[in-house]
Amino acid sequence: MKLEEAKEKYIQTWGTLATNWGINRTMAQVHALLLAEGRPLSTDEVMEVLQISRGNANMNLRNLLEWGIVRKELLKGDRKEYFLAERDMWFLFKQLVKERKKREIEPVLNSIAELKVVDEDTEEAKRFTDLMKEMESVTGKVFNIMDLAIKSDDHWLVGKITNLLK
Amino acid sequence: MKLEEAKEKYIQTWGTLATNWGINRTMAQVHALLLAEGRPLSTDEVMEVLQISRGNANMNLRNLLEWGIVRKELLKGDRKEYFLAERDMWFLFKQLVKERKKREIEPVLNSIAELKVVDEDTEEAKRFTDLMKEMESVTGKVFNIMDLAIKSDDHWLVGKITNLLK
DNA sequence: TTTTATTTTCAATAATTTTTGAAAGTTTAG
DNA sequence: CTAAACTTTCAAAAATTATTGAAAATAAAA
Repeated sequence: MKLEEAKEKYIQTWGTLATNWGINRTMAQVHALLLAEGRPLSTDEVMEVLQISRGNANMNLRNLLEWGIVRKELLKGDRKEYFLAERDMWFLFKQLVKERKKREIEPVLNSIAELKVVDEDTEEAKRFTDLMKEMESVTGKVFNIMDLAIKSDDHWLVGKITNLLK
Repeated sequence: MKLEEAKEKYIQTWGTLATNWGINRTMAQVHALLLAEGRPLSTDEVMEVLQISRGNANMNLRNLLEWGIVRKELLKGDRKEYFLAERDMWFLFKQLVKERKKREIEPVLNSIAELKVVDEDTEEAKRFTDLMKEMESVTGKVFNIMDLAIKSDDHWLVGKITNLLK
């Protein structure tokens, strides 16, 4: 396969996969484009290549910055902002874990904390409370593991676990 | 908080959280309802409590069966199908990991496999291929860990990792 | 078999999410 | 300061996804 073909396919595929992932298609395409190009692109270039509006490009670039997987680059002698995707895959992995922990795990822990305090002394109430407690325990462990994965240097944790596999 | 209030809050909260999760709101609510009740419910009961249509209830119950986190229960002397949520939180966790691996990780590995074969001998092509290879390696490791988590008995893996935390 | 109960399908509709594009806002240069 | 370059916002429109409800299909009972 030729490089240009592969890049294009990568951008398209990523956009499609992103939907199974709960991520917006265009955001994934912008990220894939920046990653495939490997050089800082301006909003105009992103708009041009992906054929999207300025508002859309701006919005998704902001979002990628928020996810911490794209950074702003200022080229001297140019007033435009340029954007560059973080190319270190371990870094990318850690950022994704970090964001998903924040968006998917933390809110669950917060809401369970409220729900486990049922003050009724019936068999059914006890079963419900126990369920919430078990859920909290499992979620808490997942939280800790994600936290460790994020905070440990490089891919230490994954290395450790990979060793368990042998 | 009273039990009925907690149940209702749980169902609502779960539905809301599910959207950050890439899961349909009603599906999460149906699951929460079955889990909170802890007894087999018929399609009609689900429709009644959540105020949703028959088609919707049917569709989401099918989906939960596919995810393997709800099972069908047949009550003797009754032609209706009843549905019961799996109450073991470790089992639930493993099923969720299993499905997300299938939906989010496997397709990524498949598409990278196609993309890493760029037959062009330029600096840029090499950078792209290297990127794909690194991506494949990271994703592959994540795949293996998820696989181990799914296949290991009970919460062996999580226990092991939790020990690393101490 | 026919009847009745139950489940599934699916086209139409509704709700939600994403995208557009132009106007407003901001920053830098002169 | 003013003008030009650039970025952000946001209401309206488009696209996508979820829901309804009634008809079709299926399964069990009579």
